[in-house]
Amino acid sequence: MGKGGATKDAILDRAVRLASQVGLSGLSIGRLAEDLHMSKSGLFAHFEAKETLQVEVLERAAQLFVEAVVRPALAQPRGEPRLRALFEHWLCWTKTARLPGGCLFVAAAAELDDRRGPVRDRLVSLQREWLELIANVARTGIPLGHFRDDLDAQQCAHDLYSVMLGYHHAKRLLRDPRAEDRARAGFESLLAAARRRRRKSA
Amino acid sequence: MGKGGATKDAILDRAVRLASQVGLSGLSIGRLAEDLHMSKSGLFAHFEAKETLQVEVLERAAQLFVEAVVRPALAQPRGEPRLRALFEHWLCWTKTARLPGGCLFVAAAAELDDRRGPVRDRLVSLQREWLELIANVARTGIPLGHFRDDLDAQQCAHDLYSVMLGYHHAKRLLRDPRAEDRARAGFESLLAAARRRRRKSA
DNA sequence: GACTAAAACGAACGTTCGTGCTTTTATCGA
DNA sequence: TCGATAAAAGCACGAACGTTCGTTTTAGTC
Repeated sequence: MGKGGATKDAILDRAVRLASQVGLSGLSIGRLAEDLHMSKSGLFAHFEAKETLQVEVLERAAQLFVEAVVRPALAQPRGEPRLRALFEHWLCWTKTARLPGGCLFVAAAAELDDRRGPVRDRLVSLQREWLELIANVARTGIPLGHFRDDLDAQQCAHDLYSVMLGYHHAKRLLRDPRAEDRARAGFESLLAAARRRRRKSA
Repeated sequence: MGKGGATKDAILDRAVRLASQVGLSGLSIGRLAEDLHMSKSGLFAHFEAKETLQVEVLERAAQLFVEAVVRPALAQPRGEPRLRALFEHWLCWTKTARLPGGCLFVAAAAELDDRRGPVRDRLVSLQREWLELIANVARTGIPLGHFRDDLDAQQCAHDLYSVMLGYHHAKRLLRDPRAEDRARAGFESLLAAARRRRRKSA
């Protein structure tokens, strides 16, 4: 990697952190350049447009997420332990990845949810992949006897995501010191429901 | 209400809808004035600063929310029916209030979660009030025998909020046609857990 | 119809935004 | 060491931002 690549790397690194605080559209090239002691034009030359920068920021964030959450979880035994590891690492991934503004994806989801274009498209596909991964981990727990036979793995993934969204809201907006406990309680309820055989069907 | 009041009313009406799409900081006075066929300055004169406009938008949104969700729920019998009504009206409140960009509070929560100032402060207090109201409705169900004695009403409110955040994410970002079903399933699990006596304590 | 106060306007302020051009500086193989 | 090439800077652009100003239109009262 030449000097240009290294600079671009540094730019994206800073950009991810900045975007976690101010969002993808709040992310401004001028501010970013200032933070890095660069000129706007010198920084801009690494991207053909701001939209490209935004997409690459998402890409980089996904990379960090895989490293901080997915990889260590895959090192755990399949089924419940792996799902639990996913949850635990997910809980502290903004700490691991040093994102001062909380989860970038949550911020991006809120601001892109009714825009259109490549940035939104990329975010959606990333989120779908992530939900599918969770569902797969859950599904794997069924033949292992960790979870009941008729578990709806996609619903399970969705519910886990909901727990995390609630955690993020309580922690970052409300500054609730019990946020983590609340999330853990939610996760345990989820697990309990996933284990319990023959629940009432609607 | 004089003419000025009526105009301000129209401004806020439009502002709430616009903010639901572009967020509170994406809300621009120029754009808003254009939409209303007004001059920027004429519109601006109704507020002493943009921040004031933002706070008043929150205030108006809260008003709409009470009308669309809280009031009709309070018309239902206490306990579970009322909690259920809360949930059902919450599910479709963006439709009721004609917010084209989804829940304004969700958008605002994401963009204000690490800013500071009066806008954030107001949002936080509104959210706390809302969570407290949910918790109260849940708590009322205990002596009525709808819910178990040791139900943690605050956790219950938090969990319900999580379900709604998950719904919003699935519906608006992922455009998941099963979003509503997922939310309902989550809510029913919540109710089931709230009813069940003597769950394992951690 | 004249006087007043409220309401809306049009123009401009200084910034910041994203994005192009042109020029300078740094890097590296021959 | 030199020349080719890549990277960063400098400068400027048009547009949009929130905000302020002085003026004009409108509404209401005598």
